[in-house]
Amino acid sequence: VSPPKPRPYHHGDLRRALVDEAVVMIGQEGVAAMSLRELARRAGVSHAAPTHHFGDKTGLLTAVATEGYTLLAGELGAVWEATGDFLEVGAAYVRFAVGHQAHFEVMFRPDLHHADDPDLRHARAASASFLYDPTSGLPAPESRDAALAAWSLVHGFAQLWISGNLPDGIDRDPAVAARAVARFLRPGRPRRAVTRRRGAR
Amino acid sequence: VSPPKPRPYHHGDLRRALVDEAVVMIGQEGVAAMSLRELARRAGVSHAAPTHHFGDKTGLLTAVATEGYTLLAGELGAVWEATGDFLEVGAAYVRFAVGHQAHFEVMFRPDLHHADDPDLRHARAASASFLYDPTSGLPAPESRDAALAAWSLVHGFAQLWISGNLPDGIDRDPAVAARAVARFLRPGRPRRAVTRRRGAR
DNA sequence: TGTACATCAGTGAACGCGCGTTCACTGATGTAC
DNA sequence: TGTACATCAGTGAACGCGCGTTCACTGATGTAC
Repeated sequence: VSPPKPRPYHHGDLRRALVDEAVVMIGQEGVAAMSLRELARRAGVSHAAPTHHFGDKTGLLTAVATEGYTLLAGELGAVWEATGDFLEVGAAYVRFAVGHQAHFEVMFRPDLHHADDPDLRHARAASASFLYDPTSGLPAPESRDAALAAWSLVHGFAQLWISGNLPDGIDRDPAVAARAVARFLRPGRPRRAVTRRRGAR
Repeated sequence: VSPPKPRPYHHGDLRRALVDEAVVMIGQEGVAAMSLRELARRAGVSHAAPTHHFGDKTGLLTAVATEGYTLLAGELGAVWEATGDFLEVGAAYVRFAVGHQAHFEVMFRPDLHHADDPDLRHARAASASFLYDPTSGLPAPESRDAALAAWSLVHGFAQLWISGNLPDGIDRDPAVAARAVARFLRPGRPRRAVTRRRGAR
């Protein structure tokens, strides 16, 4: 248990390390169980060090949410680019939620954020354009209600999955299960969504 | 601030009062902010009294969840009886979630329950029959995936509403907003769901 | 009608705990000249 | 190349707090006879 490396006084990139460790902690025990002191312990620094980087606990969680929104926008954008299939974007949303439970939990808990943080606002806006912004010139549904329906469905499915409220017998792969369920969305356009050629750029 | 009534030694129905007050507290501040001690303070009893009725904090929250599932099953059942319209059942789900935020929050957090509590299991099963149980001889969708799609949609919409993540410009009445969104569900049956006559018993 | 006694409901003191934040500090780094 | 100094990163002690749970207790209620 004795430290092999006599860690230097300066960490190098403590901010990065703290965010990563927070994500691990929250993923294991939920955000309610994450404390700055335990976080500092795991990172091997004094318990006052995190405050130095984030101001307070809310600041740390704001950083987690910001990273989450950035990652989500990246994933959804990549999938849309690669497949041009709106259903695949929905599946990617669920895959993200299940694969990044800590980010996902913190992202949708605005009570845990510094609401006015510019980085957060920017990252959230980038994600929002995939979820309901009708001006984004994006995926499928032409009406905002259709977009909200799609978002609600995948969001609800992800929440029910993560919280363990879905019944037994569902596909073990969340993306597969999500596709099976999202099939029951009626596209916002008359009959079926326009689909770009696979792999099209 | 002096107590007008010199409260008798026995409360009368402290268990009932504690559950009600817990629902108020959780509705105001979220479940994370509810403590047994503050709860006892509000109910005007000693801080050890709640333990007497619920064993521990988890026991209290289990009681809240149980009540929530019972209420939900009652509401959904009543709406189905009255309207025979599956869309209305979805709207009722969202109305319940928004109108009973404390119950709703606790219900879908199994980590806060005594999982083996018989009352809880019974109440949850009663609700579940409305949500995805294909053997319940109930509402609309004939396939389980269709039922899960509907549940996911209304559940997600309610979560996004409650957590304040929906964009501006949505109808102020959650049931109205929910109907507008749930329209985009394709029924599990070929074309449209069979609808019983209004008011039919 | 009265009395003994078991059971139930609520009390209040005490336990041990981990937390977020503040603060004066020290060690390390980098920049200006 | 060397030195002074500002800035940054992390320390460790201390603050005050509220919490859940345990425990021996007391007051009230109801039941058996």
